[in-house]
Amino acid sequence: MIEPGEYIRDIFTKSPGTAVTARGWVKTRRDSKGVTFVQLSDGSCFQDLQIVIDAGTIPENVLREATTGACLAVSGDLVESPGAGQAVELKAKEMTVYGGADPATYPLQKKGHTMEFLREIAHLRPRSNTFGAVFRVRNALSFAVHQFFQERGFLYLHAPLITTSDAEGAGAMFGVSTLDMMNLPRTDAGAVDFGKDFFGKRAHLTVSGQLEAEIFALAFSNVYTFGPTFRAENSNTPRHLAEFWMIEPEMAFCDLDGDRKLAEEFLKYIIAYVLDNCAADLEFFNKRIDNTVLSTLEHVAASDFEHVTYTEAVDILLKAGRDWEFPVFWGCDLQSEHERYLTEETFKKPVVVTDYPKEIKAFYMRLNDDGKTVRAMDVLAPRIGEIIGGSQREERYDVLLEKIRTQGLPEEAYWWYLELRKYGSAPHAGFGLGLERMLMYLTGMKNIRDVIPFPRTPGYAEF
RNA sequence: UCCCCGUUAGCUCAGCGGCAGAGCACUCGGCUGUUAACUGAGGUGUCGGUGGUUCGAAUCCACCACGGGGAGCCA
Repeated sequence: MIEPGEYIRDIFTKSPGTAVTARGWVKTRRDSKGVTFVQLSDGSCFQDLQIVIDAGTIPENVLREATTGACLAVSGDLVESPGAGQAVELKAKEMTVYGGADPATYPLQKKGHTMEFLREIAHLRPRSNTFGAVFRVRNALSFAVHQFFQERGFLYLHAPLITTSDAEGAGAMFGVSTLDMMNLPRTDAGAVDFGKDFFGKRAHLTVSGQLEAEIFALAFSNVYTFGPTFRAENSNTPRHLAEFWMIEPEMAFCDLDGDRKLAEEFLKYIIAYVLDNCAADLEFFNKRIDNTVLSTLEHVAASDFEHVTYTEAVDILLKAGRDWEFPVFWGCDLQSEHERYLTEETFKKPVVVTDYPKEIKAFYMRLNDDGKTVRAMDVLAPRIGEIIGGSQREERYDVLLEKIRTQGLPEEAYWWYLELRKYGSAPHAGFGLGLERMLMYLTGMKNIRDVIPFPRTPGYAEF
């Protein structure tokens, strides 16, 4: 095992003259007559360690195996590098090859590959520059999420992944069953008898931890969930996954203004964290993936988000003098083209839109005094559209019950959700952030399948 | 799910009715403290699949599969 202080990122901080051992995988190799250069990476940082092997130092049969893709341990002295690309390099004295890699068949080349090709070799793509950077940023982002909420005293809640609650309604759900599909038990009426299933009733993978988070917010005040979420929607876009990670804070004693301010503070915090801790990776994204990433992130971290109500947003869109593919009117749902116009053209930064018509938002969102709008918010970001969706929740028992009834929802399924309003109810609010959407924003990566280790999409669940 | 576009060497692509091509990778060699090194030579194919049109199909048509972009649904 590589111990703390021994990663390649640590080796770069040591003084020339220090004896070190580096372990990792060969990115590339260049041969000269008297000297061989090997670029070695252990994934700990963007920069590879340059290994310099003077002819004759390492036995021929060992050195021959140290080709692109091979796994090595190299011991020697850290020295100042006369070359331009790095301050220090490792002058090899000893080398062990753990595993070779036949150059004729190893698929990762020195030159660039398409993201589509790399996706087909998901077992090797983490060794590439791009995916090394993606997954280091993903790691840093996840840490920043916990640090942000923990610093503020939020309780980390593990919402269940399997649910028998029929109440979430955030999208199509994957069924969870151990029934023999070739021989399904039937009720007298001929329907599948889920009473004979593992849980004694129909079970699904969760589409959101929000309702469970509300339960905990009404006991621990400030809580958050951070875990995988599943949607069985047949969505084939660069922004959707069937399995993705979501962060859902829920705060008691909080209204929509508090919710919106927390969302802004949260986004700025995690952006600043990644800017501070993944500088080399972000520079790479800025250079090779999207040359607007750094300036956008720095801008967003430093500036105040715009805030408009839905009604104001509709006014802006009506005055835009555009031929919208989807007509704009008060009561319409904002389409991609509208969201993009607001965030990319009108304001050129993240925009929070609040107070949507109740008809186009979920039943649990708190009704405003006008009786027409609800305390909902969407945070829209340039390039990727909606990144956060949230709301103040309806905490009034009678109003919530009425909403459930008028929307024709199964009242019995919500018995515990209603009881939260019956016993010690409190104003509360929360929001949801898709981790992968945020990563796309941070890295400039164009396809959500390339910011999660092993993407699951309709028709695809390899690796 | 809908609308467009694509699928040819390991990779990226050209060829668009008449001999299957290039660059890179790879192998062997030259040169060189190199940085996606440079350089000479060499091998590389079920032209996504199945049917059809045609004297002849990588090329035209149909269907299917897969990939990309856009839309819807959403995070």
